[in-house]
Amino acid sequence: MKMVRTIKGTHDILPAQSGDWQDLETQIHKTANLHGYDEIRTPIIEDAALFNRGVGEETDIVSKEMYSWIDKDKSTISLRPELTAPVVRAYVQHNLGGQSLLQRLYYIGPSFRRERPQKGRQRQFHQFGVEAIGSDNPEQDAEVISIGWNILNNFGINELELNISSIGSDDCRTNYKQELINYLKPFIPQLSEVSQHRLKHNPLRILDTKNKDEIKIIESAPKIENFYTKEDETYFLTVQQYLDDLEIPYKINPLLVRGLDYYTQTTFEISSKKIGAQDALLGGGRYDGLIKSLGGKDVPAVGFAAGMERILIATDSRKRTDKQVACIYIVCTDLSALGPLQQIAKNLRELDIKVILETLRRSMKAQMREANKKNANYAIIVGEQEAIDKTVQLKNLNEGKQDTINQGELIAYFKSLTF
RNA sequence: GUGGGUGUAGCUCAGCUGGUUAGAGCACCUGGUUGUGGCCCAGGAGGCCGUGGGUUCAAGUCCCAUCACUCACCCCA
Repeated sequence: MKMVRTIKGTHDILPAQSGDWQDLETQIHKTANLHGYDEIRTPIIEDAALFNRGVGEETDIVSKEMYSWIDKDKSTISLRPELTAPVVRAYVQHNLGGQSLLQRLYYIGPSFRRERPQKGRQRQFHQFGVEAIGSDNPEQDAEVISIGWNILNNFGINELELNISSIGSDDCRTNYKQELINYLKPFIPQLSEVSQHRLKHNPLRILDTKNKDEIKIIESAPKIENFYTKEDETYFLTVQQYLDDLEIPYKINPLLVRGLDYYTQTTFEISSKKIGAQDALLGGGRYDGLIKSLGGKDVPAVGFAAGMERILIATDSRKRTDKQVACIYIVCTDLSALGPLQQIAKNLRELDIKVILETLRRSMKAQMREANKKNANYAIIVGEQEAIDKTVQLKNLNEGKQDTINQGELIAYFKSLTF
């Protein structure tokens, strides 16, 4: 019989790793809450139209990476490739804007994209992110950026680099796009096939090219900052001012172009040099037009998404602060004592003490080895004699000392004890 | 979609120019005398050497195919 295994690009998170995940999740919940953000959870499957309209048909994500299928009722369903569109959908659907002018939301969960897997890239991967929906002021951008920065920083990732840019207002971008196209037209024969296609559909993306010849051409292309309106410029400078106030270091990178259609004004990305080619840990920006385009009111918003697998890769060498929980292993070689020991185990657990009770009926030596392997602080040992006497041998496994205690006195003993 | 690398025990790997019953470390199990862990010692279990075909007296080792994993490109978290 052939073994069934995880499908390409998906991974099990095994017990040896799940503690790291829990730590990261704890850090996310904590930092987001400290900034006044509340969690939102949305379905993993959505109407495909949400992403076609929200993320954009021309993006790689939707045009070639999205898992979609036609359901039994002929509707087209997609596994979500990202969470901003779903969160906005929920905001619009439940009219969250009606409850308060500003919604500060965060999320954690899996996303799906059908790509060739490599280091830091999977077909099922986990993202967390925040979305601040309602404010069009630069302090909101700075707040969102700082949450991302703080989570990564608090989690102990070194060599973080924050790049920021602004792609300006709609007017600015329209003018700039036209100028860029005019500039690039004479170079069309020298452009790659992909870039030629982009020239028609999404010329800004050409700025992000990795092709050496194209990089040279781009170097003397018109710069977007020359097309900012007065307001765009002030806005971007104010975001920078607040980042300075928050003591968050950043680099201005005008070539930072994000591959999703919905961004406006501020865009940003945090990366780490430590993790291979896929070095973006977190990316986001302002998306003032998205809510309206998904059927809501004309509400401004800003947010980011971060890749949890990549963060964990970047923290590989991190020292986990092992919060050793109190643990007792119950060693029993006399079945007649098992009933009373069940009772004792239950009572100890009610004191928030981790209790593991042998269920393999192994030899005493094997059970003691197991207790050691589980890092138990104490072993409660009951053999033939103790079963008769209604006592236990209580062994402190750190010190190696052992005492006889009446079964009836055990709970009181542990109540008075601090681990 | 395109290109490179790698497939030997649960894990990390060794196996020279093809030559007997395929090895190590870690992990696992059992012991080291009366019912007690860690350290140490002894023993044990565990591999159709990714799969299929070919060359050969002989293939883990050479050739071909195939699959899987992995890294990178594109793009993204």
